[in-house]
This record gives sequence, C-alpha cells and structure tokens, in this order.
Amino acid sequence: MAKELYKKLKLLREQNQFSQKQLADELGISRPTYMQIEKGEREITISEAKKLASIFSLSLESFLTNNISASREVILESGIKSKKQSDIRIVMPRANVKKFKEILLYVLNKVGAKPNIGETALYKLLYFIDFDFYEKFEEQLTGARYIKNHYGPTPIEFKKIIENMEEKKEIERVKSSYFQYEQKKYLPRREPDLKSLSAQEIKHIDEVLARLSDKNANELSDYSHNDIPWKVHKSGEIISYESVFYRDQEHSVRNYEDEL
DNA sequence: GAGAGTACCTCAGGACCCAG
DNA sequence: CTGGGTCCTGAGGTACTCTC
Repeated sequence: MAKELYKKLKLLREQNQFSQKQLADELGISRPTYMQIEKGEREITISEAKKLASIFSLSLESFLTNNISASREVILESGIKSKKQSDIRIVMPRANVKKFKEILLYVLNKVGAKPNIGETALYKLLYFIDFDFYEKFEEQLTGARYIKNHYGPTPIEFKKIIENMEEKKEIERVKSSYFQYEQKKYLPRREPDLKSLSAQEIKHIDEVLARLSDKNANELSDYSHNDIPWKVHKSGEIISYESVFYRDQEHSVRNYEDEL
C-alpha cells in the first residue's frame, strides 16, 4: 500500500469521526491489527478496501487513488455551538447532501401524507432506496450512512439535514397520532428539484415506493429486519453497503442470473 | 522425488503504557 | 474512562534444506 494511502485512511477516519476500534470492528480485525494497516505495516486486502470505501462512501477507485484531499466534506455545521448534539457533524459530499434533500422532498411529496409514513417508516424507505440502488447499480445514490438501531436502520446524517431544511423552510415537522402512537411526520414545503436526479434514479425511487410505501409499520419492520444487511450487523454498527450482495431472494432487487 | 525438519515471514490479538 | 501507540507471543503459511 502506498504511503499516501494509509495517510489518507487516517485522514478519512478522523474526518468521519471514527475511532480505530470502530473501524477495526467493521473490518472484523483487532484494533492493533487495524493500526498496522494505518501505519502501513500490514497490507490491506481487497475486501477490506471495499469495506472501507463503502464506509467512507467512496468508490473503490477513489479510495485507492492517492488523492490526499478527502472527497467527503464537512458541511452544515450546527449553528448552536457547544451543545452535545452539535458534536454530530454531517460528513457527506455537498452533492450528496443536495441529492439526499431532493430525494427526501420527492419521497415526502409522493408518500409523506400517507398515514403509515412517520419518521421510522421514512427512515426505512430511505434505507431501501439507498441500499437497493447500490445492489442494482453498484453505485451509491446518496451515500448516506445508516446505523442499526433497535427499531430500524437510521440515517446518521438525517437529523442535521432535517434541521437545516427546517431553517430554510423547505420542510415542516409535525406531530400527529397514528393509532395510539404519537407519530413524527415531515411535510414538504417546496417541490423537489428533479434536475439533480437522473431518470434512472427517479425510476428506482418510484419502484421502491411502489413496493414498500403501502406496507404498514409492522410489515415494513418485519421486511427490513429480515434484510441481510440489517441482520449481519450488531446494534449500533454502521450498516455496510457491501452486505446487500448477500441478500436472499425475498429482498434482492437484482436479477443475477440474467447477468451470467 | 517425497517426506520431515527448520527458518523466516506475516498476521492477530492480548497486555501494557500514556495522554487527554 | 477512552482512544491511541507499542511490544510481545503464538499461529499459520511458505520456502528452503536434508535425509531416505
């Protein structure tokens, strides 16, 4: 591994606010072993490079390219300083944040008013939009990172992006009730800018919404909790995009046999 | 040539220390 | 207490040498 690459690895890790332990766990190796990689004392395997690229939302190529400047940018710093919450910084390329926002507005415009689509269901729809896209096209759509929480996959950057969108009056947060539960809902306050999405991406989102947006909370929960990327990770872990390639037939959205 | 013995290398991970 | 850095030991693999 070129010297620049492990420098870059350390830089990426620090920029993304991961500890060595977290990345070592992601790779399934001990922390000292991970450190050897960062110091260039141990070669990195292809599967490890793929995993790291996925964690940092980079293609394998751009991860392996000796370009010191990380392609993720820290943006949307919170205006409220020195609060615990503002410690969670959004680490996503600007273009992807824009895309994430437009996809969110698009989804909310289409299905946000449905009574079953509260915050948790919304998280799950975004998760399937991102992960299904990765399975189909081997490219990241928004590149958002999702963490395994007890009630479902949660996009790490979601909260900060929503706050930013609320400030800009692009979105409105409302509380309603769904059966006996209090439900958090988001209403779009502007139309999505479809220019930032390709026809292929829109078609993909439409397909996911058609397939999943009518499922009730329990059905959606069962469906997502049986998805391999969800199943193979421990609670609190970042769900690796690569794991979509191990999906079972029920969840797979790619016809691998046609490609043989 | 085949099998046994040995040396060397890489890797993993526990244990320890230090700094904040 | 947590995260980062280092040392040390053992396991596993490979290449080389020796003996039959």
